[in-house]
Amino acid sequence: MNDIRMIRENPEEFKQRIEARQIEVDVDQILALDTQRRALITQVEEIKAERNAGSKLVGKTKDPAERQQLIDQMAGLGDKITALDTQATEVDRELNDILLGIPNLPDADVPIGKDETENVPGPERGAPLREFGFEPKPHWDLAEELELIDFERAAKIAGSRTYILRGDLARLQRALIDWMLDVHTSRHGYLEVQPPYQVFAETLVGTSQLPKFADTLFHDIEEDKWLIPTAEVPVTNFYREEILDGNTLPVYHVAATPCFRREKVSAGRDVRGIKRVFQFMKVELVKFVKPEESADELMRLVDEACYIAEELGLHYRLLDLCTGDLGFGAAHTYDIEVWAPGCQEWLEVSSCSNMRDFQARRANIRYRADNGKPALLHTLNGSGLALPRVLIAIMEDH
RNA sequence: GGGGAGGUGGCCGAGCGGUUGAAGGCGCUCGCCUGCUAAGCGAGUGUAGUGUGUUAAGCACUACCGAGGGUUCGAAUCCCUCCCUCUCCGCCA
Repeated sequence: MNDIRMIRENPEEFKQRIEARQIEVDVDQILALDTQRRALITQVEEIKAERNAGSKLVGKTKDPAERQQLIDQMAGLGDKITALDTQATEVDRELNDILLGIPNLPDADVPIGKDETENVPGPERGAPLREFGFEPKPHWDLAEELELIDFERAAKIAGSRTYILRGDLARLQRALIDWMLDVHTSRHGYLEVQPPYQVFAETLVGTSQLPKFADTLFHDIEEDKWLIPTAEVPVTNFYREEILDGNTLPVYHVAATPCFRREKVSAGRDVRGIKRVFQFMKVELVKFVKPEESADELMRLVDEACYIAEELGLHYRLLDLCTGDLGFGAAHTYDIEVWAPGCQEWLEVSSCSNMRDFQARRANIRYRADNGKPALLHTLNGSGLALPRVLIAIMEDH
């Protein structure tokens, strides 16, 4: 969520920066609601002060007649308060709903662009492109021939966009997860965590999947629990409503979890293979840092994720996402894409983002700043890496 | 799933309708004292919102004693609903 004070004080700047995302924001409406909200609060608080003072006096007054007179004087105050409170709550909710639906402000150094075609790719890195003396096969053909993935039986038991990893491929995934966790814990200083895979709606609001992207999530209506689309969701929310000791920052967490995604919006896209599926494993990196350090921490996060691609001998590149393609909560994002020679495309295996205080404000995650006061911290997250796509690249390459 | 206990400030723990944002203790911060440390003495020590200040300090007010409703002039205290923790029984990987 964006800071209402920043919007109030610099509405033009806010409008200009947010609209670099190719969206329209009605700043005037926000300002009007904000003004209205504050007026109502001021008004109702005055009456509350009056009531509090009056009630105190009643408590002190011993004479029954005098007492009753005071009570009579305050008749109707309660109703006024209730009415104004209700109005204030409504306006507040309306404003809040609007703010929850507005994405984060892009950083000043994010390339301006309309959509994914204007992302800025960095140089190709890692292992050199492989020379094949033949046409490399896409992984769905390879895996079927080698009996490493069983799509048919998966479809029988669980429908489309599901898969069964078999034998060496299942083993490879397990080994990769283990190794990635080891690298991030021992080489990069992360603490390994195993979070719940099903969470409250509130938790998803904190990281900004809700309220806007409910249609991409699996939801158990009976228990009102949601399956996580990424470990970012539970892990970032660990410290919700907390004030962390500034000395404990930065906090680094790494988690390997399944990720559940409905992929409704992508219906019909990438239906073959395991590139876009309803459930997949991902090793996720999450950082909680002081605001002044988040820009540097983003670059370090990118390096940490790249290290995995590098060590695996993959051919990869970095993509600086433009304003039009930036994720909802991100202020700046670098994607890591690995080359898959079989399906002949770049596969996104990681998306490393600085969320700045966007999630921290939603989830109320703070730290005790040097001046002794609580302040919002910054959160970052990135995959390190997403398993199925890494498997694709390795399979098609080797 | 059934029964019992309980959720109060950084922590422990009182309060059970009125000047209680909350006794007392611990912790922490600052000062005094002191070979050092400990002890002792004094003062201070929640979060957020609104208003007013130069978007500072400060000041005033409002809200917050698990969450949300209700009763009342007034609720941490009474009533209802929900959530969570502990515990006993049942079931179970």
